[in-house]
Amino acid sequence: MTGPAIKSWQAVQDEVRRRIVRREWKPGDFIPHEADLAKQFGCARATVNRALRDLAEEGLLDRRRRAGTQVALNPVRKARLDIQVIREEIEAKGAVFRHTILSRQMAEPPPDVRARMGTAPGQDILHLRTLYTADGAPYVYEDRWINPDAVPAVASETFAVLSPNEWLVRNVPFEGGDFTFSAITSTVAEAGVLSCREGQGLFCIDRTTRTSGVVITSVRLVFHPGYRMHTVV
Amino acid sequence: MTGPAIKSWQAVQDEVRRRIVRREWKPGDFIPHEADLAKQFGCARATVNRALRDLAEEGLLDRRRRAGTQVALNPVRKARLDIQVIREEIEAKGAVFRHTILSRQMAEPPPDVRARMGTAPGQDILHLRTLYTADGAPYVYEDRWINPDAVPAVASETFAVLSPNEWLVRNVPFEGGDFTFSAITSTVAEAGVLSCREGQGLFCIDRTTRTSGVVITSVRLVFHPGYRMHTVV
DNA sequence: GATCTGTATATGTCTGCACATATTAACACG
DNA sequence: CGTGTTAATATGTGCAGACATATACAGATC
Repeated sequence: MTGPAIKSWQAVQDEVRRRIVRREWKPGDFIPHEADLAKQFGCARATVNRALRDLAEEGLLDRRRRAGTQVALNPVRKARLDIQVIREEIEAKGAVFRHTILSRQMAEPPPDVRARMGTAPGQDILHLRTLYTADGAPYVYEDRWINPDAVPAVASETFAVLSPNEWLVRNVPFEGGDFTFSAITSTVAEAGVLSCREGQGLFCIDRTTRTSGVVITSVRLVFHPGYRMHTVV
Repeated sequence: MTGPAIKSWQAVQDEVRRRIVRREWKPGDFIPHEADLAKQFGCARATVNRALRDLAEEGLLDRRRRAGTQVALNPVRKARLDIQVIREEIEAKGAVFRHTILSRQMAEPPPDVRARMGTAPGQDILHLRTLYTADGAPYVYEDRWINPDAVPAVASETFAVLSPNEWLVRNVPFEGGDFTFSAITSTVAEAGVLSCREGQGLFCIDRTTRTSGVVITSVRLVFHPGYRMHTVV
């Protein structure tokens, strides 16, 4: 330990990050082990551990028991997307949010949705088509399928007050799911709903939500032309 | 503490998550404080802290000093995207990766890029257009601008061995940046490079990378039709 | 040489304690 | 009554020590 003691885990993290960025520790290098660093920095091993653990989670370090800690060769940047309720996203931009239920019926989902949701052929589930607007302009078109077995309460819900999106978040316990982001070429129907040209490229999120293995809902969000999803690393 | 002791932070986290999902603790409710939970679970407070801290980071809990911990009303799902080097993404699919430099020249970037990179009007910087292929099929088209002031070594680099993407990751220390995901409607040029129809919707990532405030590179990736970016929460 | 096994080692986690810090609630005071 | 001060409290962080666990490496065995 030459300089002043680096005692907080944040300070340790900053210092380690600095050494990596300055190439004092190069990609692939093994860095000193925790006990060493703790002595260098004049802090406890737990503090070093906290700092390095976070950096490993970030993808900047690779850690293996017994082997040690090395600077990642190809740091996979882990971009964090905050997926919030659509209403909040729109209102955060200072626009007026509104949602309109375009259709609501029981139907058999198409094969791809059936596969994702694991429903039987011929089984009808709830199908909702909703348009969300910002200051009256179409913002996103939602095509959603809901498993009524997992959410019996949907049967008597009109989604007049809360949008399907927000109603589900509030009323259904959910644990996880998966997201797929893609671009689609708009069909006539989508162009009509979002009032844009047919054949326009549109940003699209497919999302399936589960709780303890049971699929609750599967939804496709098709955004208005020019929509951008942004994140800072 | 009624049942068996819950001593690992994972177990504590699972149990808390279970209580939230089962609505034993409802959105907005304050949950018992750390010391209480530690006594209930028969473990140390630090263990409970670790578990709850992670859940808060995930967006499932809101924590404030003195006030306590409450279940989040609108849990913002934090999807984590792993952005890896394109070569690895392609090879992970079992395909053969190849990259081709389409063009390489010094030029003045268009206004939007100039704004992102903060270069002066009239100032020329390095412009690279690269095609990445998987098993010979166009995978992604990269339109990249590099700031030679921040990366002097690019002047003598042909990118024959390592692609611009990978070369930069390996050779330039970088700290952060921002990502924008969107859908574009392909122009004739893009359609030609990616050998798809004009007017097709294409998935697009704009990415700007910085180190200590200085912009290193700004890049647009335009993916082949049908490309999907996937993540599990 | 190939394979199995044991051991040393670095990270992973837990504990009990202490103090720091933010924030609320109660209280005193003009 | 409003305002500023103070105390109480829940989370945030740090420390030293201990044990758990994965695993690279060496040495034993076939």
